Amino acid sequence: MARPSGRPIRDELIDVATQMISDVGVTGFSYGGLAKQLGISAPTIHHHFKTKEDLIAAVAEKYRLDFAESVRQLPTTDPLDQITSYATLFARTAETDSLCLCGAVSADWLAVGERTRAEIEAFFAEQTTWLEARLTEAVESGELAEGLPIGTLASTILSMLEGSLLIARANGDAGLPVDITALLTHLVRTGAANA
Amino acid sequence: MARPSGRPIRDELIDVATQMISDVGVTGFSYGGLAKQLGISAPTIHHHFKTKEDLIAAVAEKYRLDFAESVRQLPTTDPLDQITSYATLFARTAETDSLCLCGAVSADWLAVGERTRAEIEAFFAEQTTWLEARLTEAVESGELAEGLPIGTLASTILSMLEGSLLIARANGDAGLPVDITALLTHLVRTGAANA
DNA sequence: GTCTATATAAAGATAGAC
DNA sequence: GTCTATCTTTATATAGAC
Repeated sequence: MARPSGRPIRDELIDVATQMISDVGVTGFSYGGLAKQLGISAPTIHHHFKTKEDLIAAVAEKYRLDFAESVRQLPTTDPLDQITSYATLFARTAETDSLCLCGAVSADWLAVGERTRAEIEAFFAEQTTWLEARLTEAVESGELAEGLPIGTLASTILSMLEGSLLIARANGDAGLPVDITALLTHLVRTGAANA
Repeated sequence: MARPSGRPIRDELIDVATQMISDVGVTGFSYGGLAKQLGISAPTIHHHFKTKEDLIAAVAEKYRLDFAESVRQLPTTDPLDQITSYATLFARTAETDSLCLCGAVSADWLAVGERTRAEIEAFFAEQTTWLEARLTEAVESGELAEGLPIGTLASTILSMLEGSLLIARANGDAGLPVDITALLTHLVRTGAANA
Protein backbone atom coordinates (compact mmCIF):
# COMPACT_ATOMS: atom_id res chain seq x y z
CA MET A 1 0.00 0.00 0.00
CA ALA A 2 1.90 2.99 -1.31
CA ARG A 3 1.43 6.46 -0.06
CA PRO A 4 -1.17 8.65 -1.83
CA SER A 5 -0.71 12.23 -2.95
CA GLY A 6 1.85 14.78 -1.96
CA ARG A 7 0.78 15.30 1.63
CA PRO A 8 3.62 15.78 4.07
CA ILE A 9 4.62 12.34 5.27
CA ARG A 10 4.78 13.62 8.81
CA ASP A 11 1.05 14.31 8.71
CA GLU A 12 0.31 10.94 7.19
CA LEU A 13 2.34 9.20 9.87
CA ILE A 14 0.35 10.98 12.53
CA ASP A 15 -2.98 10.23 10.89
CA VAL A 16 -2.35 6.52 10.42
CA ALA A 17 -0.86 6.23 13.91
CA THR A 18 -3.96 7.89 15.33
CA GLN A 19 -6.15 5.26 13.74
CA MET A 20 -3.91 2.42 14.85
CA ILE A 21 -3.83 3.63 18.45
CA SER A 22 -7.60 3.74 18.42
CA ASP A 23 -7.66 0.17 17.11
CA VAL A 24 -5.06 -1.60 19.22
CA GLY A 25 -3.73 0.91 21.76
CA VAL A 26 -0.39 2.65 22.08
CA THR A 27 1.49 -0.56 22.86
CA GLY A 28 -0.26 -2.54 20.15
CA PHE A 29 0.76 -0.33 17.28
CA SER A 30 4.33 -0.46 16.01
CA TYR A 31 6.69 1.32 13.68
CA GLY A 32 6.74 -1.82 11.61
CA GLY A 33 3.00 -1.97 11.18
CA LEU A 34 2.81 1.75 10.51
CA ALA A 35 5.58 1.50 7.90
CA LYS A 36 3.82 -1.36 6.13
CA GLN A 37 0.56 0.58 5.97
CA LEU A 38 2.32 3.51 4.34
CA GLY A 39 4.61 1.52 2.09
CA ILE A 40 7.80 2.82 3.61
CA SER A 41 10.49 1.29 5.80
CA ALA A 42 10.39 1.42 9.57
CA PRO A 43 13.66 3.32 10.06
CA THR A 44 12.29 6.11 7.90
CA ILE A 45 9.79 6.81 10.67
CA HIS A 46 12.62 7.30 13.14
CA HIS A 47 13.84 10.08 10.90
CA HIS A 48 10.58 11.97 11.47
CA PHE A 49 9.95 10.90 15.07
CA LYS A 50 13.11 9.86 16.87
CA THR A 51 11.30 7.70 19.40
CA LYS A 52 7.90 6.11 19.63
CA GLU A 53 7.08 8.38 22.53
CA ASP A 54 7.84 11.40 20.30
CA LEU A 55 5.33 10.10 17.79
CA ILE A 56 2.67 9.37 20.38
CA ALA A 57 3.02 12.82 21.91
CA ALA A 58 2.76 14.39 18.45
CA VAL A 59 -0.34 12.33 17.73
CA ALA A 60 -1.93 13.47 20.96
CA GLU A 61 -1.07 17.10 20.35
CA LYS A 62 -2.41 17.10 16.80
CA TYR A 63 -5.60 15.40 17.94
CA ARG A 64 -6.10 17.99 20.65
CA LEU A 65 -5.52 20.90 18.26
CA ASP A 66 -7.61 19.45 15.42
CA PHE A 67 -10.44 18.69 17.79
CA ALA A 68 -10.34 22.23 19.14
CA GLU A 69 -10.63 23.49 15.58
CA SER A 70 -13.60 21.20 14.88
CA VAL A 71 -15.30 22.51 18.00
CA ARG A 72 -14.68 26.10 16.93
CA GLN A 73 -16.37 25.37 13.62
CA LEU A 74 -19.57 24.04 15.14
CA PRO A 75 -22.61 26.11 14.20
CA THR A 76 -23.28 28.68 16.89
CA THR A 77 -26.89 28.26 17.88
CA ASP A 78 -28.50 27.89 21.28
CA PRO A 79 -25.99 26.70 23.87
CA LEU A 80 -27.67 23.34 24.43
CA ASP A 81 -28.05 22.80 20.70
CA GLN A 82 -24.35 23.41 20.40
CA ILE A 83 -23.77 20.59 22.83
CA THR A 84 -25.93 18.36 20.65
CA SER A 85 -23.79 19.31 17.66
CA TYR A 86 -20.73 18.66 19.79
CA ALA A 87 -21.95 15.11 20.34
CA THR A 88 -21.97 14.53 16.58
CA LEU A 89 -18.19 14.93 16.61
CA PHE A 90 -18.05 11.82 18.76
CA ALA A 91 -20.70 10.06 16.70
CA ARG A 92 -18.61 10.62 13.58
CA THR A 93 -15.76 8.89 15.39
CA ALA A 94 -18.01 5.99 16.36
CA GLU A 95 -19.12 5.54 12.76
CA THR A 96 -15.64 4.36 11.82
CA ASP A 97 -15.42 2.12 14.89
CA SER A 98 -12.86 4.50 16.32
CA LEU A 99 -12.31 5.89 19.78
CA CYS A 100 -11.39 9.38 20.81
CA LEU A 101 -7.59 9.26 20.59
CA CYS A 102 -7.28 10.75 24.04
CA GLY A 103 -9.62 8.18 25.52
CA ALA A 104 -7.61 5.43 23.85
CA VAL A 105 -4.33 6.74 25.22
CA SER A 106 -5.86 7.25 28.62
CA ALA A 107 -6.68 3.54 28.67
CA ASP A 108 -2.95 2.77 28.47
CA TRP A 109 -2.00 5.50 30.93
CA LEU A 110 1.05 3.85 32.51
CA ALA A 111 2.48 2.98 29.11
CA VAL A 112 2.99 6.57 27.95
CA GLY A 113 5.40 9.32 28.95
CA GLU A 114 4.91 12.61 30.68
CA ARG A 115 4.59 14.75 27.56
CA THR A 116 1.83 12.57 26.22
CA ARG A 117 0.03 12.56 29.54
CA ALA A 118 0.17 16.33 29.64
CA GLU A 119 -1.50 16.45 26.23
CA ILE A 120 -4.28 14.14 27.33
CA GLU A 121 -4.86 16.14 30.50
CA ALA A 122 -4.96 19.32 28.44
CA PHE A 123 -7.47 17.76 26.06
CA PHE A 124 -9.84 16.78 28.82
CA ALA A 125 -9.42 20.16 30.50
CA GLU A 126 -10.10 22.06 27.28
CA GLN A 127 -13.18 20.04 26.49
CA THR A 128 -14.54 20.44 30.00
CA THR A 129 -13.93 24.17 29.84
CA TRP A 130 -15.77 24.45 26.53
CA LEU A 131 -18.75 22.51 27.90
CA GLU A 132 -18.81 24.64 31.04
CA ALA A 133 -18.90 27.77 28.92
CA ARG A 134 -21.90 26.50 26.93
CA LEU A 135 -23.68 25.42 30.09
CA THR A 136 -23.07 28.79 31.70
CA GLU A 137 -24.54 30.47 28.63
CA ALA A 138 -27.50 28.14 28.83
CA VAL A 139 -28.15 29.22 32.41
CA GLU A 140 -27.93 32.87 31.37
CA SER A 141 -30.36 32.34 28.51
CA GLY A 142 -32.79 30.46 30.72
CA GLU A 143 -32.44 27.17 28.84
CA LEU A 144 -30.88 25.58 31.89
CA ALA A 145 -31.99 25.83 35.50
CA GLU A 146 -29.82 27.82 37.88
CA GLY A 147 -28.12 26.08 40.75
CA LEU A 148 -26.82 23.04 38.92
CA PRO A 149 -23.12 22.29 39.41
CA ILE A 150 -21.82 23.35 36.01
CA GLY A 151 -18.42 21.73 36.41
CA THR A 152 -19.87 18.36 37.35
CA LEU A 153 -22.40 18.56 34.55
CA ALA A 154 -19.63 19.27 32.05
CA SER A 155 -17.65 16.29 33.36
CA THR A 156 -20.76 14.18 33.11
CA ILE A 157 -21.20 15.01 29.45
CA LEU A 158 -17.57 14.40 28.58
CA SER A 159 -17.42 11.14 30.55
CA MET A 160 -20.60 10.02 28.87
CA LEU A 161 -19.27 10.71 25.40
CA GLU A 162 -15.88 9.11 26.03
CA GLY A 163 -17.48 6.04 27.54
CA SER A 164 -20.09 5.75 24.82
CA LEU A 165 -17.36 5.26 22.23
CA LEU A 166 -15.98 2.28 24.13
CA ILE A 167 -19.42 0.73 24.38
CA ALA A 168 -20.54 1.68 20.89
CA ARG A 169 -17.65 -0.18 19.31
CA ALA A 170 -18.28 -3.30 21.35
CA ASN A 171 -22.01 -3.13 20.59
CA GLY A 172 -21.82 -1.91 17.02
CA ASP A 173 -24.11 0.95 17.99
CA ALA A 174 -22.61 4.07 16.43
CA GLY A 175 -25.66 6.16 17.25
CA LEU A 176 -25.04 5.92 20.98
CA PRO A 177 -23.13 9.21 21.48
CA VAL A 178 -25.92 11.25 19.92
CA ASP A 179 -28.75 9.33 21.57
CA ILE A 180 -27.43 9.74 25.07
CA THR A 181 -26.57 13.40 24.59
CA ALA A 182 -30.07 14.06 23.29
CA LEU A 183 -31.47 12.42 26.40
CA LEU A 184 -29.24 14.39 28.73
CA THR A 185 -30.06 17.72 27.12
CA HIS A 186 -33.72 16.75 27.35
CA LEU A 187 -33.29 16.06 31.05
CA VAL A 188 -31.63 19.37 31.78
CA ARG A 189 -34.17 21.28 29.68
CA THR A 190 -36.97 19.59 31.58
CA GLY A 191 -35.32 20.70 34.79
CA ALA A 192 -35.20 24.28 33.51
CA ALA A 193 -38.82 24.25 32.44
CA ASN A 194 -39.81 23.39 35.98
CA ALA A 195 -37.34 25.54 37.87
CA MET B 1 8.27 -10.43 44.81
CA ALA B 2 7.29 -13.93 45.81
CA ARG B 3 3.77 -15.15 45.87
CA PRO B 4 1.77 -14.77 49.11
CA SER B 5 -0.38 -17.36 50.77
CA GLY B 6 -1.84 -20.54 49.45
CA ARG B 7 -4.29 -19.07 46.98
CA PRO B 8 -4.62 -20.96 43.73
CA ILE B 9 -2.01 -19.57 41.38
CA ARG B 10 -4.53 -19.51 38.59
CA ASP B 11 -6.55 -16.93 40.52
CA GLU B 12 -3.47 -14.89 41.29
CA LEU B 13 -2.47 -14.87 37.65
CA ILE B 14 -5.89 -13.58 36.71
CA ASP B 15 -5.87 -10.93 39.42
CA VAL B 16 -2.46 -9.52 38.58
CA ALA B 17 -3.18 -9.67 34.87
CA THR B 18 -6.39 -7.75 35.47
CA GLN B 19 -4.46 -4.95 37.13
CA MET B 20 -1.78 -4.91 34.44
CA ILE B 21 -4.34 -4.72 31.63
CA SER B 22 -5.91 -1.77 33.39
CA ASP B 23 -2.51 -0.11 33.61
CA VAL B 24 -1.00 -0.69 30.16
CA GLY B 25 -3.61 -2.46 28.06
CA VAL B 26 -3.81 -6.00 26.71
CA THR B 27 -0.83 -5.58 24.41
CA GLY B 28 1.27 -3.79 26.99
CA PHE B 29 1.20 -6.53 29.56
CA SER B 30 3.31 -9.62 29.01
CA TYR B 31 3.85 -13.09 30.41
CA GLY B 32 7.33 -11.94 31.37
CA GLY B 33 6.13 -8.99 33.40
CA LEU B 34 3.39 -11.04 34.98
CA ALA B 35 5.86 -13.77 35.92
CA LYS B 36 8.23 -11.25 37.48
CA GLN B 37 5.45 -9.76 39.60
CA LEU B 38 4.54 -13.17 40.95
CA GLY B 39 8.06 -14.49 41.35
CA ILE B 40 7.63 -17.36 38.93
CA SER B 41 8.94 -18.10 35.46
CA ALA B 42 7.12 -17.13 32.31
CA PRO B 43 6.70 -20.65 30.91
CA THR B 44 4.88 -21.61 34.09
CA ILE B 45 2.07 -19.32 33.02
CA HIS B 46 1.71 -21.23 29.79
CA HIS B 47 0.98 -24.28 31.85
CA HIS B 48 -2.10 -22.55 33.29
CA PHE B 49 -3.10 -20.56 30.23
CA LYS B 50 -1.82 -22.06 27.00
CA THR B 51 -1.94 -18.79 25.09
CA LYS B 52 -2.16 -15.14 26.00
CA GLU B 53 -5.60 -14.98 24.47
CA ASP B 54 -6.69 -17.79 26.80
CA LEU B 55 -5.55 -15.72 29.75
CA ILE B 56 -7.18 -12.53 28.53
CA ALA B 57 -10.48 -14.32 27.94
CA ALA B 58 -10.28 -15.85 31.43
CA VAL B 59 -9.55 -12.42 32.92
CA ALA B 60 -12.55 -10.93 31.16
CA GLU B 61 -14.83 -13.77 32.22
CA LYS B 62 -13.78 -13.61 35.86
CA TYR B 63 -14.21 -9.85 35.89
CA ARG B 64 -17.70 -10.16 34.46
CA LEU B 65 -18.73 -12.81 36.98
CA ASP B 66 -17.13 -11.10 39.99
CA PHE B 67 -18.72 -7.81 39.04
CA ALA B 68 -22.12 -9.46 38.75
CA GLU B 69 -21.64 -10.84 42.26
CA SER B 70 -20.68 -7.39 43.59
CA VAL B 71 -23.81 -5.96 42.03
CA ARG B 72 -25.96 -8.68 43.58
CA GLN B 73 -24.56 -7.79 46.98
CA LEU B 74 -25.45 -4.12 46.77
CA PRO B 75 -27.90 -3.05 49.50
CA THR B 76 -31.43 -3.23 48.15
CA THR B 77 -32.97 0.14 48.81
CA ASP B 78 -34.86 2.51 46.55
CA PRO B 79 -34.07 1.81 42.89
CA LEU B 80 -32.33 5.14 42.31
CA ASP B 81 -30.36 4.77 45.54
CA GLN B 82 -29.22 1.40 44.28
CA ILE B 83 -27.84 3.11 41.21
CA THR B 84 -25.94 5.48 43.48
CA SER B 85 -24.48 2.48 45.31
CA TYR B 86 -23.71 0.94 41.96
CA ALA B 87 -21.61 3.98 41.13
CA THR B 88 -19.47 3.36 44.19
CA LEU B 89 -18.28 0.13 42.58
CA PHE B 90 -16.72 2.26 39.88
CA ALA B 91 -15.44 4.81 42.39
CA ARG B 92 -13.65 2.04 44.25
CA THR B 93 -11.93 1.16 40.98
CA ALA B 94 -10.98 4.79 40.43
CA GLU B 95 -9.42 5.00 43.88
CA THR B 96 -6.67 2.62 42.80
CA ASP B 97 -6.18 4.46 39.50
CA SER B 98 -7.69 1.48 37.75
CA LEU B 99 -10.14 1.16 34.90
CA CYS B 100 -13.02 -1.21 34.50
CA LEU B 101 -11.30 -4.24 32.95
CA CYS B 102 -13.91 -4.41 30.24
CA GLY B 103 -13.47 -0.77 29.38
CA ALA B 104 -9.71 -1.29 29.19
CA VAL B 105 -10.07 -4.27 26.88
CA SER B 106 -12.63 -2.45 24.79
CA ALA B 107 -10.02 0.23 24.16
CA ASP B 108 -7.81 -2.39 22.46
CA TRP B 109 -10.72 -4.00 20.63
CA LEU B 110 -8.89 -5.11 17.47
CA ALA B 111 -6.09 -6.66 19.53
CA VAL B 112 -8.23 -9.32 21.20
CA GLY B 113 -9.90 -12.49 19.97
CA GLU B 114 -13.51 -13.46 19.55
CA ARG B 115 -13.94 -15.16 22.91
CA THR B 116 -12.70 -12.11 24.75
CA ARG B 117 -14.92 -9.80 22.71
CA ALA B 118 -17.92 -11.95 23.53
CA GLU B 119 -17.15 -11.56 27.24
CA ILE B 120 -16.91 -7.79 26.94
CA GLU B 121 -20.15 -7.61 25.00
CA ALA B 122 -21.81 -9.78 27.62
CA PHE B 123 -20.52 -7.56 30.41
CA PHE B 124 -21.91 -4.41 28.84
CA ALA B 125 -25.20 -6.16 28.08
CA GLU B 126 -25.55 -7.47 31.63
CA GLN B 127 -24.81 -4.10 33.18
CA THR B 128 -27.22 -2.35 30.89
CA THR B 129 -29.90 -4.90 31.70
CA TRP B 130 -29.38 -4.43 35.44
CA LEU B 131 -29.64 -0.65 35.11
CA GLU B 132 -32.78 -0.96 33.00
CA ALA B 133 -34.36 -3.13 35.66
CA ARG B 134 -33.65 -0.55 38.38
CA LEU B 135 -34.91 2.27 36.19
CA THR B 136 -38.08 0.37 35.42
CA GLU B 137 -38.64 -0.18 39.13
CA ALA B 138 -38.05 3.53 39.69
CA VAL B 139 -40.77 4.38 37.20
CA GLU B 140 -43.14 1.96 38.92
CA SER B 141 -42.40 3.45 42.34
CA GLY B 142 -42.86 6.98 41.04
CA GLU B 143 -39.25 7.99 41.65
CA LEU B 144 -38.72 8.40 37.95
CA ALA B 145 -40.99 10.09 35.43
CA GLU B 146 -42.77 7.88 32.93
CA GLY B 147 -42.02 8.22 29.26
CA LEU B 148 -38.24 8.35 29.46
CA PRO B 149 -36.38 5.92 27.17
CA ILE B 150 -35.19 3.43 29.78
CA GLY B 151 -32.70 1.71 27.50
CA THR B 152 -31.02 4.92 26.49
CA LEU B 153 -30.92 6.13 30.07
CA ALA B 154 -29.26 2.90 31.14
CA SER B 155 -26.68 3.25 28.37
CA THR B 156 -26.12 6.83 29.44
CA ILE B 157 -25.31 5.80 32.97
CA LEU B 158 -22.99 2.99 31.93
CA SER B 159 -21.22 5.15 29.33
CA MET B 160 -20.84 7.88 31.92
CA LEU B 161 -19.29 5.53 34.46
CA GLU B 162 -16.96 3.87 31.99
CA GLY B 163 -15.82 7.21 30.62
CA SER B 164 -15.40 8.75 34.05
CA LEU B 165 -12.76 6.17 34.91
CA LEU B 166 -10.68 7.18 31.91
CA ILE B 167 -10.94 10.83 32.84
CA ALA B 168 -10.58 10.31 36.58
CA ARG B 169 -7.23 8.61 36.16
CA ALA B 170 -5.90 11.35 33.90
CA ASN B 171 -7.20 14.02 36.26
CA GLY B 172 -6.49 12.30 39.54
CA ASP B 173 -10.12 12.81 40.48
CA ALA B 174 -11.31 9.52 41.92
CA GLY B 175 -14.57 11.04 43.13
CA LEU B 176 -15.80 11.62 39.61
CA PRO B 177 -17.89 8.44 39.16
CA VAL B 178 -19.92 9.15 42.27
CA ASP B 179 -20.26 12.89 41.64
CA ILE B 180 -21.64 12.52 38.17
CA THR B 181 -23.99 9.71 39.13
CA ALA B 182 -25.34 11.82 41.98
CA LEU B 183 -25.97 14.63 39.54
CA LEU B 184 -27.71 12.37 37.05
CA THR B 185 -29.98 10.80 39.65
CA HIS B 186 -30.77 14.31 40.86
CA LEU B 187 -31.71 15.30 37.32
CA VAL B 188 -34.02 12.35 36.81
CA ARG B 189 -35.61 12.80 40.22
CA THR B 190 -36.26 16.45 39.42
CA GLY B 191 -37.90 15.34 36.23
CA ALA B 192 -40.14 12.98 38.19
CA ALA B 193 -41.11 15.62 40.73
CA ASN B 194 -42.41 17.77 37.92
CA ALA B 195 -43.94 15.11 35.76
C1' DG C 1 3.47 -27.97 38.39
C1' DT C 2 7.65 -25.61 37.94
C1' DC C 3 11.93 -25.07 36.07
C1' DT C 4 15.96 -24.18 32.26
C1' DA C 5 16.90 -24.01 27.68
C1' DT C 6 15.55 -22.82 23.36
C1' DA C 7 13.00 -21.49 19.05
C1' DT C 8 11.10 -17.87 16.37
C1' DA C 9 9.37 -13.59 15.59
C1' DA C 10 8.95 -8.83 16.33
C1' DA C 11 9.88 -4.88 18.83
C1' DG C 12 12.47 -0.06 19.18
C1' DA C 13 16.43 1.97 17.69
C1' DT C 14 21.11 3.14 15.27
C1' DA C 15 24.73 3.34 11.50
C1' DG C 16 25.91 4.38 7.29
C1' DA C 17 25.20 4.11 2.12
C1' DC C 18 22.74 6.46 -1.55
C1' DG D 1 14.85 11.75 3.20
C1' DT D 2 14.83 6.97 2.38
C1' DC D 3 16.93 2.79 2.19
C1' DT D 4 19.47 -1.92 3.84
C1' DA D 5 21.82 -3.98 7.40
C1' DT D 6 22.34 -4.69 12.00
C1' DC D 7 22.07 -4.43 17.19
C1' DT D 8 19.72 -5.45 21.41
C1' DT D 9 15.85 -6.61 23.83
C1' DT D 10 11.63 -8.63 24.47
C1' DA D 11 7.73 -11.06 23.06
C1' DT D 12 4.88 -15.63 22.76
C1' DA D 13 5.47 -20.24 22.79
C1' DT D 14 7.47 -25.14 23.01
C1' DA D 15 10.45 -29.11 24.66
C1' DG D 16 11.92 -31.70 28.01
C1' DA D 17 14.18 -32.35 32.68
C1' DC D 18 12.99 -32.61 37.59
